Amino acid sequence: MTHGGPVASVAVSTVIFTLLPRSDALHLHLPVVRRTRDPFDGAWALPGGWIGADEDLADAARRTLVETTGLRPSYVEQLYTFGRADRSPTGRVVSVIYSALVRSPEAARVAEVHNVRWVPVAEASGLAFDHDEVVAYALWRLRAKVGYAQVAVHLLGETFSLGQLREVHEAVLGRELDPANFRRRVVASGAVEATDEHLTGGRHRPPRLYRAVVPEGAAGPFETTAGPAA
Amino acid sequence: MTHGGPVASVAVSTVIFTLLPRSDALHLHLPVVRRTRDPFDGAWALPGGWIGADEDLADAARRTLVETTGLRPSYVEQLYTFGRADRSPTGRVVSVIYSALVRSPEAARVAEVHNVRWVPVAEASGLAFDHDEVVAYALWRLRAKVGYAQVAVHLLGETFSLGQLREVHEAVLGRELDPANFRRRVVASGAVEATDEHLTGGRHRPPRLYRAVVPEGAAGPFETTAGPAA
DNA sequence: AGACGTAGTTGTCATGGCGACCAGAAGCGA
DNA sequence: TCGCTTCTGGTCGCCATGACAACTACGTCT
Repeated sequence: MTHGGPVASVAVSTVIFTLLPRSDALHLHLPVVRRTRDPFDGAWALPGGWIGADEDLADAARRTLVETTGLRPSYVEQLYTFGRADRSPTGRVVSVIYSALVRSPEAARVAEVHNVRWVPVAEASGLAFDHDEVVAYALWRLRAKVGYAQVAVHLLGETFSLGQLREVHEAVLGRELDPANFRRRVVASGAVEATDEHLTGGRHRPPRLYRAVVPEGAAGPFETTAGPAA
Repeated sequence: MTHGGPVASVAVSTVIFTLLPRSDALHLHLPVVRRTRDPFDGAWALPGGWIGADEDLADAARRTLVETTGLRPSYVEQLYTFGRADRSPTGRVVSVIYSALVRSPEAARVAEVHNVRWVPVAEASGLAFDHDEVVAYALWRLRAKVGYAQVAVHLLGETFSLGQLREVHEAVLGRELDPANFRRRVVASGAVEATDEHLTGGRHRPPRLYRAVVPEGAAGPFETTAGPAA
């Protein structure tokens, strides 16, 4: 009946999305890490690691992210927990998967780190463990969430034009959006507020800059949003 | 860096919803179990237990559910994983929470079990650990999900009238729905298909019986739906 | 048997969100 | 100055949804 006692190792892994320019437009990318030991030695996998003895799960996700890739995400959210008994040949492992977003400038830092590679989401396959499925699920959920929650702002800076925000949505959804309709939808939702600033230096009419509105009483009580990198 | 090794006990707990008549209409209830040891000895808590060494997480949820309440759910879905380091005074515990639905006839079996009590969701408070929050989150998610997925059918039998299905939705959402509009929405969604049968024996016009349509390519790849109780 | 009450079912209409598309505004570069 | 591009606001039509009226079909009551 009652089992009790430590029976499993608990690990966290994170699917991190960011936007990187590719050919003409921005595309969603995620970092993968080359494994340096069994199982799946040499294969690419999601960054992650074991939880510390006195460490919260989300903290462990952030820490392992920094250790393996150097990235500090602007948004972290729990995705799913995997616990199939046969997941790993080296003993019982329960993996808590997190989903995260990083801003593009932060993403550039990874270039210096060895054994880490950015891959476009469309080409992310052949990963270790069941990470292919995990990525597919995280992507599905991000696309769904972008429709009703303002998660996209975590891929941008403090202020942004609605054109930039639209670019982000287009990259996440993988299709183009009508600028006029997008503007109406976003403004009406109250998720952004206009500033008095305009973005100058562009080649055409300078767009007004907007700022994200704090969500207030959000949906799920357990979403964790990290502050910007210190 | 690498910690490794078993550092945590992994438990599962389940929020189970069912419909029970209360005063005039159906109301959402959930079972709580009286704890018989520390921590929180004597307090009411969600049913759960430790995972087995070779047991999948969802299987552990079903097993502990049977052991503590005798219930076999018709629908099981992973909800969230809690892992705050200070959750339990007796050592590091990571709790994977599941959400489940049971049909009303099955729910009646619990009456025979000691130390288990049905409480209306509106009165579920003062539970052990952080279970109050867990229940609130599960309820929020069930209400959200009933809007876009046909989870409500898992609270009914093989066939049902649209009036019965509407009652379920009303009980979950806590408000009345227009019968005509509800019918159109559900039929148009393709989530149910009409049978040739009609429900006789009622006091009024016999309603047509419907059957739930299998969801086919569902949303999340990791939703687990249990078969009906054997 | 016939009237009546109630839930099931169909129909109508107004509203609002959203996509397609048009048009003016505003800056830069040639 | 002209032309190009993007920003920004406007119009139109479609469709989903909610409010509500009306009809149907059965059990029940007299």
